[in-house]
Amino acid sequence: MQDEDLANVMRALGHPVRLSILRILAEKQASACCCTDVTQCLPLAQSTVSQHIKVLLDAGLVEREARGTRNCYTLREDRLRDLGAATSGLFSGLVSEITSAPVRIAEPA
Amino acid sequence: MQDEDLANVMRALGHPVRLSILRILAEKQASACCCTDVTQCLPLAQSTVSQHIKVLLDAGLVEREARGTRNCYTLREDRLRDLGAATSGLFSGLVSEITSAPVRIAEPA
DNA sequence: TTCTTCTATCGCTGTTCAACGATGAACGAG
DNA sequence: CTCGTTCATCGTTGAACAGCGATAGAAGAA
Repeated sequence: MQDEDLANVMRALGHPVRLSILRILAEKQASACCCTDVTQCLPLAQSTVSQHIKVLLDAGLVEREARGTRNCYTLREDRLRDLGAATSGLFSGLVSEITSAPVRIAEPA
Repeated sequence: MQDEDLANVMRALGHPVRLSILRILAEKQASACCCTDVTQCLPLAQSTVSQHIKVLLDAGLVEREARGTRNCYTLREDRLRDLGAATSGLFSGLVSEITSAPVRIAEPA
């Protein structure tokens, strides 16, 4: 993942409401969560929530599936894994260059 | 790490120039990197670079050490580790709630 | 058909960000 | 002391963001 993309995703995650939305989607993953469902969990207007979801969509963290009159949103598990790998790679890369030691990857709790 | 703090740090990382600065600091860690050193690696004005460094300082990702007439910046290794743990916890938390049953992960405070 | 629900998008406002040049403070060298 | 260097900060500009209400389109219900 390039720095440019990584920065984009980080920025998408750089808002507490969007982190909340991700958690809400994760919780309700079974029950096909739509925009109004998310809105009811948050003290924000529907249009605002829709905007935040769009940011997550554009960042590729969330997927939309039209289901009748409503849109169901789901987390993109593959992208979350990629992102986890990219960030841990970033951090361990930075840290390993500090200690000037050969690359340490695994870190048991 | 709270969502609020996590979002703050993410936002600090949500700019490609700031990712570059972190990498530059990691590279030159041995040779006590100051603001002009960083500026020379980037196509930006000194004031702009200083601003970006300030963002990283405020996010706690970087440390300042006055050394005569210049300021040396170093990565905060402890915070990077914390952040790595927090993000991997976030992602694995989201993913695990998708794939499996409600495994509630307590926050390590 | 008409009505209702859901939702993305538009328009707007106020705030924050990104980038720059200029400036002044701090400090070492001379 | 005076000069040069370093750097944070100020002031400004234009762009992007965050939030809201209003609205229109799509689709199911009546």
